[in-house]
Amino acid sequence: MARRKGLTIEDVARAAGVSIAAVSLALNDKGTLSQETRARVKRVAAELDYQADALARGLRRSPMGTIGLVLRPLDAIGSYTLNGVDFFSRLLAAAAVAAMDRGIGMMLVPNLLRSPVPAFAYSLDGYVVAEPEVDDPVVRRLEDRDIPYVSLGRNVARPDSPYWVSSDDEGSMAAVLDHFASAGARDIVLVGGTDSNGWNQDCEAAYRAWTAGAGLPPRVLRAAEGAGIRGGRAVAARLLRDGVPDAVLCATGRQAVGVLEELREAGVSVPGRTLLATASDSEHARTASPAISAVDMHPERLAEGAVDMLHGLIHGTPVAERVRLPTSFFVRESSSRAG
Amino acid sequence: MARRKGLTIEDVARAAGVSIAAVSLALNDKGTLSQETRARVKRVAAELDYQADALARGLRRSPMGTIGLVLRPLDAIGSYTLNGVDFFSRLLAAAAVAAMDRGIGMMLVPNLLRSPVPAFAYSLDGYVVAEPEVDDPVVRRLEDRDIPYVSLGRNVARPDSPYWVSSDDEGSMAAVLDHFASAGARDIVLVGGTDSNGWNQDCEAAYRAWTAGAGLPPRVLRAAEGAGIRGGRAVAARLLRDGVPDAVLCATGRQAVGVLEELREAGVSVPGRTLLATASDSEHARTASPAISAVDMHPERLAEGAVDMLHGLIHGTPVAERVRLPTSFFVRESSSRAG
DNA sequence: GAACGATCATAAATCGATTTATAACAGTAT
DNA sequence: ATACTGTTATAAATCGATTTATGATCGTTC
Repeated sequence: MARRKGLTIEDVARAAGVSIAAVSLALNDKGTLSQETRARVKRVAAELDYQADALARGLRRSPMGTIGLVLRPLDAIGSYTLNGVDFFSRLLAAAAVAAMDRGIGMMLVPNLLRSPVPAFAYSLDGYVVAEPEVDDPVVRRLEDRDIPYVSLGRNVARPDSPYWVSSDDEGSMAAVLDHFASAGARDIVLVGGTDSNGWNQDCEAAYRAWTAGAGLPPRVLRAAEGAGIRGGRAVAARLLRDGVPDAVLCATGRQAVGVLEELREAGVSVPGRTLLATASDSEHARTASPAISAVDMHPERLAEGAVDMLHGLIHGTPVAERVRLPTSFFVRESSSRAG
Repeated sequence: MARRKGLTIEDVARAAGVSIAAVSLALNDKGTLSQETRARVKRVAAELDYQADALARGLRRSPMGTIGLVLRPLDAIGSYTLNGVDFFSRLLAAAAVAAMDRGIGMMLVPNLLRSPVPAFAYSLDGYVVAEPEVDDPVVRRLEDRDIPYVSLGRNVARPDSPYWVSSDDEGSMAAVLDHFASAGARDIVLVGGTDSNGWNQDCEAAYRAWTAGAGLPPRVLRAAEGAGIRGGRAVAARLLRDGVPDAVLCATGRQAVGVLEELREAGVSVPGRTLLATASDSEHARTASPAISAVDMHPERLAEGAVDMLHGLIHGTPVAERVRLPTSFFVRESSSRAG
């Protein structure tokens, strides 16, 4: 690596005719310098366009002005190529933007347990951990290193921690299920994921509560997150054997697409015989034919909420706790009896 | 900030019964240590799960394993809230993922000239600069600091620099214009942006070349990128006065939506009287009614190409130069005469 | 004029690594 | 015993900042 030019504190000190200590104290408004010296140093520094080296500065444990983002579900899948998976790419972009708007940087960091970890990982000011799992080792690692973090999605790794921002999964599920019910569906299947995160847990709990309340029998099937469309097809194949339901609510858009394909190939009409929807909107869902009804969790708002909370935690200012943000349910052709 | 626990090189040295120098040399496979010592130190370090502090290390000018991303068009607009603007959020997410897949971090960095710049900005290993402008001061700043960078979109700030990755704008324009022509359009308007970047330049040049080749008169209007839908409406208002064209090709999806709205309100049928398309696909374009035909520039591929090129530049390995990547044109209702 | 307080600036230690120059040692030749 | 090689480990300088302890200067006061 070529060495960078980099103006150092020494250059400023020389130009201002003071010691490097004076420069540091002046620029950070500390110590007991005279107003005059302080002003002069600041002026000189500004003229030279001096900027303190972030690394040397961080070495003394000043905040780095940068946070990390860990996407646990993608760590689990082992692939970060997000083709057609809207939620995480929207979340990622939104988090970067939210961080930037607050004057801090944001880095996507892969599985903190895989080695080698990216060099920076443990020098960041804090983390947003998306959908941690029960006993999540990444959460443990962050706690070991005393790195502040907030969870995006309920923090099932630390049920007592109040520092999380989540979509209102109960509301989402109720919206979809009410919609199904009002179209006359009685046998409604939930297709969930297998990761032990808050989203899966809360969606299933909400589903069970709703079915119990409606006096309908719950039927839950699961497909691994990583299986994608294939997972949806496998689940649908089982449904074809066990009994075709009136409606299917899939956790992910890709599962929904798989279910759609498998059912249609077997001659089951969607939405004619079976209604279909997904709890997380995606390009897949929107461009499927028929387009699949979906819940938009508004990852942009979630990202902003999480970044705000983390920012507060890092700076020791009071923050909102256990935040649940509303979602939107978009009815599309796959669940419209009229269509 | 509470001080972090952090195992230091000293802890490892003590545990292995050697000096800190020996530890450093062993772990970096440098110097003249015996195989035995080297192995022992490595074993101890692994046992303790030691990881060298990225900052202390960077202080000595080792690569940081992190690159930056600057989105110049958004710097220009002054807002990073990317509502409905697909291209940059997809680019952002894809770049983060591409970087991560190569074991490096990626940070979104705002305008390097605005102060204060994020602390890290000048410590990063390199930059991807999206759509630099003519005489772009950010490019100059990076060069001043000897920070390697590649341009995403032709580097009009440094016409001789071969280090850029761009969409094939000539191909995109030809695809759309041929499509318009085959539907019988003769009076085809181009609506471009006002930023002086490679995309605007190349799109307009391709348009002019194509119209010249086809023996048709060029008609170019412009709307500022920041004006969004409103800018599109303003342009369309002018078209209504000056003469309604057979087809309109807008640079951005938002401009296209604005044109669509204004024309329809004036009673001009789209696609009946006037065909419409945009050179950059977006959610806006897909969900408009009628859906607007659009070019997908595949920001994911562009991001990967740029990250690869930058990675090569940083490590001094040979890289491809002046890369043009193909695009896809999706015909939708807004330009389908049959529909 | 000596002693004392205020006020202001600086020297020097420190953060945790990398890297160079040097030292310690064993083995061989003289 | 001395000198000379290699081989291997370490001491110490360095990166660019922050921060504490110290010191210098000046004006008051007795």
